Amino acid sequence: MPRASDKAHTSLGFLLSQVGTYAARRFAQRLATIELHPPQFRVLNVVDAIDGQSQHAIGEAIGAPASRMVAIVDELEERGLVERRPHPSDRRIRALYLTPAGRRMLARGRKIAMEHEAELARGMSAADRKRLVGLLQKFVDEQGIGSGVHPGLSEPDGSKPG
Amino acid sequence: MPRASDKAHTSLGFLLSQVGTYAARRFAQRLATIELHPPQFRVLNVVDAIDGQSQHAIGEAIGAPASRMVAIVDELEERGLVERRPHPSDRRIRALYLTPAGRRMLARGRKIAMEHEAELARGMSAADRKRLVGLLQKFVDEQGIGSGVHPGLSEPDGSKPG
DNA sequence: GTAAATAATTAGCTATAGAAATCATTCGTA
DNA sequence: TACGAATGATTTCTATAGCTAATTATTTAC
Repeated sequence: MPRASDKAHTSLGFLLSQVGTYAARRFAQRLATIELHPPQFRVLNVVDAIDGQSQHAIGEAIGAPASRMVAIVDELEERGLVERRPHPSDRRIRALYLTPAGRRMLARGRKIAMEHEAELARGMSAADRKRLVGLLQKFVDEQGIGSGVHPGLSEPDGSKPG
Repeated sequence: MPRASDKAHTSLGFLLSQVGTYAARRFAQRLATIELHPPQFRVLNVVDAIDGQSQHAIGEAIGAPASRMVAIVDELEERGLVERRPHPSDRRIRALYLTPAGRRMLARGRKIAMEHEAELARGMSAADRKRLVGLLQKFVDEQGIGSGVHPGLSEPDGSKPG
């Protein structure tokens, strides 16, 4: 019973998709232990970085449409991790703030991210890790997957050529 | 309006997820020009490699559960790209074969995969490309994302730590 | 010859995403 | 200052994609 993945894939596209999907999935699994979805974790991070921002701004930062933000923030708020407060000068805006519980949850998430990071670097020399990061960063620059774009929201499909 | 992606991410996890998702998405976009979904393309490839196989076997090869296979093959068959034939000795099995049209479609898909590959390698020296592929392959080995596992089907979410 | 396993299929459920419509509010500008 | 355009949050609707479980037919094991 042959598998597509049995071929020695020298294909960059295949490897990147395969490895990237794996990394994303592992991280989501890990985050699930504290009942956090990756988008929720991202929201906590962004709110922590600058609080008092509108949902819209945060959605832009993490690449989620405003309509998605509602449900994400709803749950975070229900769990007492963030607060929606009225914006002092613009009554349309729901400014988001971390609660103390939110800050604690974020800290736990970051610990998990570090563990994840360690797992991914497992068996890799520091030099190789650095090389890999460098190459990936160059790739990001070259392909223009930088700030303005948010390429990592959902795959249309876990596609791996070849 | 700061973006999560504005930080200089030295995080391997973030980079891998980001880049992998980008690669997968781009490839899906390209394939869409010939109205093929990545799983369909994978099926064509596997059927081409060994024809007469059961849907189940092919599903294993590409990491799709049997129930998913039905719809995938349904469409390929409706479009005249593959044929379901009775297996000579096992009447439970629907053996799959490429039609001439299927072979032509596969060729077009492979051309697209090559273009995709070229795009990803754009601006990268041959040496860097080789280095990157080598590092990713080592990663795959080390993390055990090889044959038996099929990690790249669907992300629970496009997760990117940090 | 009966029970367990296997192949294909169907049905039901969940999660995600995105588009569009709605409502309130603010901003630009004449 | 009034009016139209733009913006923020929300709701609703649609589509997709995947999984699990149940179903049916057939084969294999004992």
